[in-house]
Amino acid sequence: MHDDETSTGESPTGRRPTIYDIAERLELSPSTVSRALHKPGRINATTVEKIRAVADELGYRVNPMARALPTGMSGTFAVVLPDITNPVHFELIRGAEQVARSHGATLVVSESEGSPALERETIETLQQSVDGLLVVASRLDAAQLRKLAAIKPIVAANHSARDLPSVTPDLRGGLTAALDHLHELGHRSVAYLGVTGLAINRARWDILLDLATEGSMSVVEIGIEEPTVDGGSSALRRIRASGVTAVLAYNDLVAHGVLRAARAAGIDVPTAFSVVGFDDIFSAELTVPALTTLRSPLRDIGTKAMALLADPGTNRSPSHVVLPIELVTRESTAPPPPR
Amino acid sequence: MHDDETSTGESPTGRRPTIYDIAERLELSPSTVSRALHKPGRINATTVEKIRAVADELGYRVNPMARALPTGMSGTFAVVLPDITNPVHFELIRGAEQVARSHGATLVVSESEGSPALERETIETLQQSVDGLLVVASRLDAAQLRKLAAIKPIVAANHSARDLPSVTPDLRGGLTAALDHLHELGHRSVAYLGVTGLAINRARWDILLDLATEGSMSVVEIGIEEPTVDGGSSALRRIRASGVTAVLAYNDLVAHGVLRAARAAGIDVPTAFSVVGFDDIFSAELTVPALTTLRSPLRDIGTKAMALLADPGTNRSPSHVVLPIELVTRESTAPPPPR
DNA sequence: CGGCCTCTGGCAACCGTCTGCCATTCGGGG
DNA sequence: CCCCGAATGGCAGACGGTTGCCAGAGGCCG
Repeated sequence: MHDDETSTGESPTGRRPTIYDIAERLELSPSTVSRALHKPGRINATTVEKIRAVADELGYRVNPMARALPTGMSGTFAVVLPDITNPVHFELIRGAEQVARSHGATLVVSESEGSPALERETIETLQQSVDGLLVVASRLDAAQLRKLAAIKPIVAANHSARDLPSVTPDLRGGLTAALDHLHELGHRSVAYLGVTGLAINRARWDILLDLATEGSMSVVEIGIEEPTVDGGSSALRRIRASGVTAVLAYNDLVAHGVLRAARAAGIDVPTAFSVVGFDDIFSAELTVPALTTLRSPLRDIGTKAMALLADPGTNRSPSHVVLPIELVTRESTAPPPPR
Repeated sequence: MHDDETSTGESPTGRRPTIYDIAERLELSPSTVSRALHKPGRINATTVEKIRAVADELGYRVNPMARALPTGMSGTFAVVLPDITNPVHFELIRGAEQVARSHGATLVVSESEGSPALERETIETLQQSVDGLLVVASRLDAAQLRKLAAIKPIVAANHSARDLPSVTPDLRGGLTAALDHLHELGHRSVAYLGVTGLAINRARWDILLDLATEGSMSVVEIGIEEPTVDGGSSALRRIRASGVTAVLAYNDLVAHGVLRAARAAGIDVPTAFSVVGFDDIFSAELTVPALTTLRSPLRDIGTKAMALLADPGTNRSPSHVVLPIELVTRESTAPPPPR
């Protein structure tokens, strides 16, 4: 059994080396080591060189906890979202993670399970150990978020909050594109499948109401309980009863549900009615028919939001970044049946 | 503008209260406050009561960083995985997150992008601020992991590692069920769509080789680059050329890719050949045909693995938990074409 | 009534790093 | 040759909690 030491040799003990170990070895003071490692220019170049060498040899890593105490900076950011497994959030998290990493920071992910109380509790706890929070699709109202943001910076992602910096998709633009697309195909009445009681949902519905009164498209809302596949399936009867020729779903999961229920009932989409999804999750192109959907720039939302959080932010006033939504036309939309 | 203070009133300043603030208010020493909050029984009950009250009033939260310094316990666990956006990992993360939360701990999620070097770097950095690591589908070899585990506990999830506690699905059982299912349908030759150069992949292939020599099923491997939809699509030509009547995909994404490519080429599945996926991600039942797949107990893997990490672990020897895999039969498998 | 144990609470050191301020050295300009 | 400033390094206190040890107050027992 030979000595399989790696390049960054580590101490035999389980204890990680500290700046004291380095200082002792070089007969320097810990403060010098600290500065050598993090204050470029402050310490003589050759000394820095030696310190670096020993640090490498010992496999030294700064202890983020110990550093966080005096500086108040932990090098950690948190993402708080209602549902981790929602595919919508995948890309957002990944975008955020990559930006965080590029800033040398780590990412904490926490789920609030859609409960406002738990969300608040989570945020308050996390604030102690984090430099900033990314709050996705918050269930908290603007006033509460604003108060929480007094402690540590908060950026709202995928939902707008008046006094907070936010990164949101251009709902109005997206919905306009969807409605235009349907109108061109010949549709004149659309049902919106919304999740009752969600703030984001209200925003969308308001925009749709706006657009409907402006244009020549009639719009009705069909409320569902949960933004899930099953939620979508449950709406089929009401869709058929409403007499609309097209459906705009709260998200792709819901649209999937509609597709599934229709298929089970022997109803052909898009012959009988058209379906437009929302988000363009990866499975949208895999269904039959492939889903026409509004592609939310989720990855970019994560990226921009984290950038807002991690960068000092030159301007003081909360910035509201709005990212474009793109209509992806696939097979689930077609002209309405003749009547 | 009225004073909209919440129940847990917070200090007007942005600074969070400390045990010193509580102590001062009650003319006690900080140590008493510390003990009152975390050492049940140590401090007089009525005193504890008063301290609790003030703590609530001030909205006190313990600072995990400060606590971590003397104790070495941060109340944080990390999950390190190659690809955050892989849907396979999300249920696992969620399971882990829930267990962590139930232990009052937070979860850090970090992506290694499939690079062994980056994975190692990530683990070493994280070890400074974490009580333990959950390493998912590691690209590191057993020896390296063992060494890293000397610093902070590591549990291997979804892949086995000799000297480390691990939680893995029962590959052999699952693959046997899949092969039996295909055999019953009449298939005698199967292609395995594996990702070349992945340790987990080797394990599966070895088992398949075993099973093939035992039974009356011939097996060939078709290598793909990436475990993605596109990776699966790219294999269609080779599948056709190989003459097999059934395909076992590395995961559901790959299976989706095969389905998509077949559909694009006008080839009907399962008439022309059968497809079996792996993992049962949520979209597996949404495709046409709906995917027959081996359901990995991902949620449970996350749960058990985190439990192993968070609980003291009564027994010293590394425990290896093996969870059953279930075959979910849908529409993508059928008898082979007559010949 | 004295000794001892239990119950409570305080003191102070420590965890690892950062940083304001001071001390020393050295070089250059006047 | 003196003065001053730049360069470099050290001292010590601070960050917020934890904990070993000690001390005073009672209560109990013999």
